[in-house]
Order: sequence, then C-alpha cells, then structure tokens
Amino acid sequence: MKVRIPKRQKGINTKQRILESAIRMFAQKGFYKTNTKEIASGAGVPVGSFYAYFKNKKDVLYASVDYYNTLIASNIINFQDTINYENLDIRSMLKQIVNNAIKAHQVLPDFHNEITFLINTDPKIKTNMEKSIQYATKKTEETLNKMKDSIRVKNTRISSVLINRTVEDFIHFIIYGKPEYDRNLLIDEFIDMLSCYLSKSQ
Amino acid sequence: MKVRIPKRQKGINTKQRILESAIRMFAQKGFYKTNTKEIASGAGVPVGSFYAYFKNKKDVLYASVDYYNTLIASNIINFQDTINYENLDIRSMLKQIVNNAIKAHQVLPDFHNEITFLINTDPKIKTNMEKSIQYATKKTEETLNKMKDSIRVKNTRISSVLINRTVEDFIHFIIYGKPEYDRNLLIDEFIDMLSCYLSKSQ
Amino acid sequence: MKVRIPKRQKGINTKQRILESAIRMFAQKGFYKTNTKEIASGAGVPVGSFYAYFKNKKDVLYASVDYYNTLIASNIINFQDTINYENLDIRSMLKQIVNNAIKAHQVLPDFHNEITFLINTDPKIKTNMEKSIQYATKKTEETLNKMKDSIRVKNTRISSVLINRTVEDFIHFIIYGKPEYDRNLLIDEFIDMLSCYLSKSQ
Amino acid sequence: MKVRIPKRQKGINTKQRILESAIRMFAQKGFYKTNTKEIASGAGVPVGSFYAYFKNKKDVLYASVDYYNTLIASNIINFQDTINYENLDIRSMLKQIVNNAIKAHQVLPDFHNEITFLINTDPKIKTNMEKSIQYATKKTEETLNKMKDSIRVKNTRISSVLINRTVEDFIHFIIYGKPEYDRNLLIDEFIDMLSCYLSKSQ
DNA sequence: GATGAATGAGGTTTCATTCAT
DNA sequence: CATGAATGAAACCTCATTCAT
Repeated sequence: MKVRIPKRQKGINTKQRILESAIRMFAQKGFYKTNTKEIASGAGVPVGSFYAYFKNKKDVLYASVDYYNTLIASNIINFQDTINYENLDIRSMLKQIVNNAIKAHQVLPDFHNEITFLINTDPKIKTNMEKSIQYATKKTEETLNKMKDSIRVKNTRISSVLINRTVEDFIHFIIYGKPEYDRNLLIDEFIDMLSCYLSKSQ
Repeated sequence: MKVRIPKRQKGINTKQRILESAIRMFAQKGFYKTNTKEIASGAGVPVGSFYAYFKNKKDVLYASVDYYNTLIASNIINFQDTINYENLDIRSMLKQIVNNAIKAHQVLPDFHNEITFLINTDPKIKTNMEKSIQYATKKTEETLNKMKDSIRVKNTRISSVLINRTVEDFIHFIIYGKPEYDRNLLIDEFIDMLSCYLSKSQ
Repeated sequence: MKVRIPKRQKGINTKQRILESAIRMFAQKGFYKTNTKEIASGAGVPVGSFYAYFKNKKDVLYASVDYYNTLIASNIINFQDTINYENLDIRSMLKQIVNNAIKAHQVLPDFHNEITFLINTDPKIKTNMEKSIQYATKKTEETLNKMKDSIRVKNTRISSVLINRTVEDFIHFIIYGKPEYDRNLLIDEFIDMLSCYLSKSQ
Repeated sequence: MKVRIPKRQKGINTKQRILESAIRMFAQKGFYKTNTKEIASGAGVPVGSFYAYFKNKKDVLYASVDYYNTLIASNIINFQDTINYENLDIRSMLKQIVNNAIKAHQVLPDFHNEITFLINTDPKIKTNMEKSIQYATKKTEETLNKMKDSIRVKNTRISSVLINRTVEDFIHFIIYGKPEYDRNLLIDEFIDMLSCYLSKSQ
C-alpha cells in the first residue's frame, strides 16, 4: 500500500506528530525496542495512521534522521552566524565553535546517539548522515582557508575532515559520557589540543 | 534450568564455539537481528545446547563483550609491549600507539561497532565497557606521568581521558569511515594533532 | 450511507469509470489482492466517491460480473448474427461459432478467469453466471432444433448443455493454455470432434 | 527463518497434520478466506508450529498442490491398470476411462476446484499442474498409438492433448456443475461425443 | 545429557469502511 | 457534495525459551 501524502492541514499535523513521537521513542528506548503501535499511540493516533503516512518502521527512522539532520544543520548555521571571526584569536574562536556545536546537539541528544550507531547498520542512514558531514566539512575548510596565514596546518582539506570528526566525536563524548570528570575541564583541554594543532606559534 | 559449567574439554569447546558463533553473528547482523537458533546452528549444535551453556540470549551478549574486551586488551598490551619508549620521540611513539590500536581493533571491527550501539540499551554492557576504558585510561595516565618532564600537558588525568577517547573515536572513524580520503594522510594528520598537543616545543 | 444513483452524465461517467477500473484491477491482480483505494484511484477519484456509487467491495464485483456477462453476450450475439446458417455445412458453421466465441472472450480474458475462481466463493456470482450460461444454452438448443434433421444428436437439450460447456472450456484452454501446441491445429481438431459428434454422416 | 525439516516421527506427523488441515480448509473455504491460525488449529497445533514447517501461507498451498497431484496420479494409475484394453470396444473403454477419472477426482473434489483457478494466479502452481497433465497426456498418446489402426484420428499427439483436456474439464463440470441435468445422461452424451470422434466407423 | 519439537505472546502490516470538514 | 483522514480489527509472521523423548 502506498503511503499517503497529506493534503489537508489535519493530515500534515498528524504526520508531523507521528514523526516527532518516533524521534522521541527512538531516543528514549532505541529503534529495536520501540514498536510501531507505541509510536502511533505516542502521537495519539491508531496504528493505521502510522502506516498511512510511513511505509514501515524503517521509513520513519529515515524520516527521523532527515528531520534531525536538517534541524541540527540549521541550528549550527544559526549559531555559527553569530560568531565574528575578525576579532577573535584562534583559541576563543574554537571555544565558541565547540560550545555552539554542543548547544546545537542538545536539541535531541539521545536521538543523535541512537542514530550514530545505526549508521553502520543501514546504508541509507549512512549516506544521509554523510551528506550532512560533508556539508559541515566544506564549511570548516572554507574557514580554514580564510585563516591560512595565521594557522600551521597546510592541507586544509584533510585537516577539516579531521577537525570535524574530532569535534563531532568529542561532543558526543561530552553529551553521553558519564560526568565522572569535570566537563569544563575536558572542554578546555580539548580546545587546548585543537588550538595547539592549529596555532602557528603557541 | 541450570547453566551447565563445562568440565571436560568437549564441553569447553562447545561453549567456546557457541560464543564465537554469537560474536560472528552479532558482528554481521547485530544483536536484534540474530536469533538463538542461528547462533546455535552457526556453532553446529542444536538450540537445546545453546541453553545448556548460556542462560539466555543476553547472557551470550555479555559473554561476547567480556571476551571481546579481554581480546582487545591483551592485543593492545601485546603490541604495546613491543614499543621501546626510551628511544622514541613523542611523534614516533604516538605513531606506534595509534597503529597498534588500529591493528588491535581490526580483530572484530563490526562487533566493536555493535557493542557501541548496545551500550545505550544495556547498563551491564555500559559498565563493562567503562571498566575497559578506565583500565586503558589508567595505563595512559601512567605513561604520561613517566614522561611528565618532556610533555606540555599538566593535568595528566584529564589529558589521558581526552587522549584515550580521541584515539578510540579516531580509530572507529578510520575503520568505518569510508575511504574517501587517504587513510595514511589522515593518520599522519591525527598524530600531528596529538603531537602538537603533547610536545613541549614543536 | 445510501448508494448514490447518478442522474447527470457526470455521475454516470464516474460510476462507469470506477466499474471499469475495478474490472481492470480484478483481472490483473484478482479480487482479493485489489483494494478499494486502488480501484478508486484507478478511476481517478478518491475512495469516498467509490462508496458513493457502490455499497462495498463485493458490490462492484457483482456489478463487474454483470457488466462482463452483458458484454460477452452482446459480443457473441453480434458475431453470431453475421453467420448465415443457411449456406453452411456443419463444419464451417462450427468453425465460425468457435472463432467468434474466442474473439468474444478475448475482450477481458483475465477477468473471465477471475470470475471462474470466485464462483465458488460467492453464491451470487454463481447464480449470475449460471443465468448467462442458461441463456447461451437455450440459444444453442434452439439452433440445434432448427437443424434437427441434418444432425445425429437426438436429445438436443442435453446435447446443447454438453456443447456449450465443452466450447466454453475449450476456449478457456485456448486462451490460458500455454502455446506449446499449435493453436490452429488444436482448434481444427476440436471442431473435428464436435463435427463428428453432430454430423449425421461423415 | 528457515523452515524446519522434521527429524523425529513426532515432527513428521505434525507437518502432515498441518498439510492435511490446510487442504481441508482450502477446499472448504478457499485459499483467501483461510488464515494460518485456522490451519494450525485445524491440525491441533499453535501458529508457531505452522511457521516451523511452512515458510508461509503460499508455501502450504504449493505443498498441498504437490500432495494432491501425487494422490490423483497414483489413483488414476491404479484405476487405469484395471482396464483390459484387449477385450474392449472403444465406447466401453471410454466409459471406463471417464468413470475412473471421475472416481479418482472425488478424493478431494473441492480442493481440486480451488486450485484449478489458482493455477492462473500463480506460476508455481501452473508449472506443477502442467507436469501432471503432461504425464497424463503422454499416457493417452501411448494408448492412442496402440490403437492406431482402429481409430480415425491421425495426429495422436494433438488428439491426446485435446482428449485429456476435454475429459478433465468435463469431469470438473460433472463434479461441480449443478445437478440440474441428469448426470448419467450427460456422461453418456459425452462418451458418445468422444466415441464419434475416435471411432473409424460409427 | 542431547536433541529438536512445541509454544504463544507480541510485533508488523493491511484495508474496508466511516466520517468530519 | 466531495474529499481524504481516521479507525481498528484481523491477518501475517517471528523467536526466545521450555520440555518431552
């Protein structure tokens, strides 16, 4: 049976509510422990409606990832736009970037965590996530190129790949890692690491 | 039904074969998509035997994680022992450590990924994995302390936490990230980053 | 909800379009694998409209069978009317009849098959089909009676029942049977059989 | 999940009971109106057992057709062997063949009816049924060849195809056709038709 | 003890029909 | 009216675990 493309406002709302319920559930209990009936009733609709708007459970997962990526991307862009790169030294700039990224990821922290590991299970999610990462990497590379004279790295392409991934992983660690160690100390240490790596002279 | 503790060699072999079959399956298809019958028949035994050696499906998972941690740990230790820290500069040492870690993780790359996914599902696995990480972190801290005079980091505790996690994540990236970028270039860049962070003078 | 009886041309067209869509679908995928939404969208109308013109799914099926029977009957009659019985020997006449029947059935070959399948599921369809058959049988009987002197069969009633059924089944065979054997040879042989049976002297 | 191949007698019995229940149900209510739970409970087992032995509903249908074909084939062979062709005129021989075929088909009359129409829905069933028919046709051809001198048909190949199909269809008619007309009269008329077609002189 | 058959709860998915807008 | 969203019963199928032989 084909999925329904909502035409009236009511249908659009229902679809959105189901999607949000799915994201909530996946974040809370993980993909495999969530069942479609729960997703539906979490959105206040019967199962039938779930299958009216989504082909199957995988389908909502894909939609959720899409939704999440778009959300994070727009968040990061919004935050990044507030940074005034001109007046900042590298260390301060890094601090802002990392803090912004943390903020951006805190919209749906557990969902992020859930999909990070589904990535390797499902090629569709992988492709989807890679697109987001590529976009972010390109942005970083542009920034590095602008600063080329004041930084020590030469291969800005490979460097931006490394930085992006490292920042992403670190944020993941900060958000999900147990708080045994002082968060701020860790962040400072991390920024110190990046700053050493990027700054021409210490 | 009590779980059987194998006493003769035959029983030990059977249990081990089931465990290995489980690890293989979990790595290939993930925990939730693997069923006990498959695990059993992958080991060449009937389902009944599975339940003779393991309480339930979760039980093999725990055993698998234990087994994996022990394996990786002993692998890393074996590799690490071959390093002669005395004669090495920081950069060469880091190179060795990273390469060893990559080698150590390549024993069962997909299983590692699966566990990372399951950590959030099961507190027992979380605890178990954390123990391994703590052990590794402690080792790193000891090493850093020995080198205290020749490195720039001061808080060796927080630094070792950061390094361990960063290395771990980077290896994960190297193993699962698609090889769009030159692996060796990425590794060199990563080592460069760590080296800048650790070395007193560049 | 009452079934709407269309009064203006627009409504009549819609009902007809739904009916034709249903016949098409039933023929292609069978009654049980076709759903009302498909029928509706095949006619370019929303499901709601389907239920405006037909009480339920069974209802279109009945209408389809009716429509089909009428269609075939009028087809056969049209074809039959072109035969000039006066100038023909039995063999030539049979040839014309069989060929006409084949042509008549080729309008919706798969739908015919589907109905045959459903006959056993639904008494209404059975009755409906039987009426058509009775009508055809009566026609055959009349023809046989007219030719009584030149044919060898005596009980024209039982003979027309046999002939009708045999022709019907043979056509079904010709249309659905795989073409491993030469179609024309088979038709000739079949006509030979009927002709031997009917002709007084060979 | 793979289907189970029963190794112990108990399992073999269970599978057979499920198969027989399925045949019974399909015959009574038709394929689409029978559900797997019913089939299972008709065999006195839970659904799980059904799916242990059969991949899905279609799978039992295939198995049922196989089983049925084998049954009919052995029945026909048994009956046919009792005919002493030497001492019989064509008419008596035909009478025996038709009567035997009717008897053979009465093992599971409704099931035969059900699958006849599923044939065109499912290629697997089609192939399967065609094999049986080809076998029967070959047998008929051999018989015709033996009698070549005393019969009027020349192309025994095409003739046997026609005869087999015609007999099959007629039996179907006799068994499922409503008894409005005298069965024995119809059979006699049918034999008359075949006999005219086959006999050299009437 | 070893085997593989049995169990059935629980998950996924479909769709005829109704009904609100 | 016309539309398409909502409903939920009922079908399909899976599998961890137990248990009889």
